[in-house]
Amino acid sequence: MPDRHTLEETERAMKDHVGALPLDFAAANALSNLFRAANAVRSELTNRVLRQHDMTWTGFVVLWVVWIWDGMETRHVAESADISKATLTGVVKTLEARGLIAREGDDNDRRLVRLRLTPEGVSLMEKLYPDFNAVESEIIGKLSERKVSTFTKTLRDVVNAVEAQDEDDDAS
Amino acid sequence: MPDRHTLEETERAMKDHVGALPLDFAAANALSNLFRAANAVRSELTNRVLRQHDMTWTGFVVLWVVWIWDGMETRHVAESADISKATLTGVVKTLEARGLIAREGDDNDRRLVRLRLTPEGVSLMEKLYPDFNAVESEIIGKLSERKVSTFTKTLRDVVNAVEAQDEDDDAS
DNA sequence: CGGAAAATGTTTGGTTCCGAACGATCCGGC
DNA sequence: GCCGGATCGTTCGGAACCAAACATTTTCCG
Repeated sequence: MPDRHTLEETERAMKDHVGALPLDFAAANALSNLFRAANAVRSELTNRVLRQHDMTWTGFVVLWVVWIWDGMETRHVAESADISKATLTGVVKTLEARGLIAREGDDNDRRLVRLRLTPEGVSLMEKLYPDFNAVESEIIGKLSERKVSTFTKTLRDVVNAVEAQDEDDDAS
Repeated sequence: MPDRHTLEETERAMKDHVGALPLDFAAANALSNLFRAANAVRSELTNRVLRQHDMTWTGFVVLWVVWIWDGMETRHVAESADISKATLTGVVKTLEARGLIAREGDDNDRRLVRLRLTPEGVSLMEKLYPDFNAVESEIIGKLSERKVSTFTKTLRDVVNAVEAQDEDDDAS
């Protein structure tokens, strides 16, 4: 157990602090577990797979995106990796210094920068990704196929709920 | 859609790169959506609730834990907030400088440091948390009660799967 | 008692992280 | 052509993030 208190204890302690206000405890509990799960999986994969290759989580994600979509423009890489353009600039600088990735200008539109893996980057990913996916499979494999499907669908529902809300904000 | 490619396109592109190796695509997809959902919810809550109070995600989480469990020792706060002790030291320094939290030594064991909210910290949380929970409720509220329950349970399963794996590693 | 081992929070060094401001480039209408 | 607005990647400043090394304090055991 990651925390030292049961759900019931936490719920009681919360009620003591917020008083009579109506709270959606189920929502808080669901999202709390969402973050806990994401953190747990992320550190498991970092410690068991990425660390041996001196690779950070974000560095790996960026490498993976560029591996799959060779020559992708930076802003799309940032979007796919779920990080800001500013963060990507720094991460690419790190990966470039290690000889794993290369920046490449676009002649038609000179504002653009395209990213490609170097041969070293490719061979690292060919070695690294199967290990990475094996651990992913090990973690998820304890759930039934049906549960995985439902789980994935609900996660997408959550993403869609957030994005729909953002669009409402834009319109108002 | 956060990325520019469909699941099918991505799957095909992956297979082109990993070749004949057997991959657990369902696991990769499930976990990819886990991170996407966690990131989406986190930035939504940060932008819509925390930003107005100039509060970071981690700062809020630490404040919340200490609010609920007054006088908790730092290592337990770090564990509950899912951050390292080193990170907590820095975050507490920031919150302390803003007069929201206070550090307090323990006379019985002088290695320990206990954390408490200042009156300003308490009044901030009393104002902030209901707003925070309202947005949480808005996001999760689009799912049926039954779905939320299943979802939460599966998230816990994932956490347990990771922790069980860690214990196996310890034993070996 | 006394000294080795364990536990606690902090410091150090280096990366990630983001919003905002910025220069460079492209596109639109005139 | 040309200039005002949009778009692109980078820079800047400040915070978060962690592993490893560290100093301090406590505990354990002979």
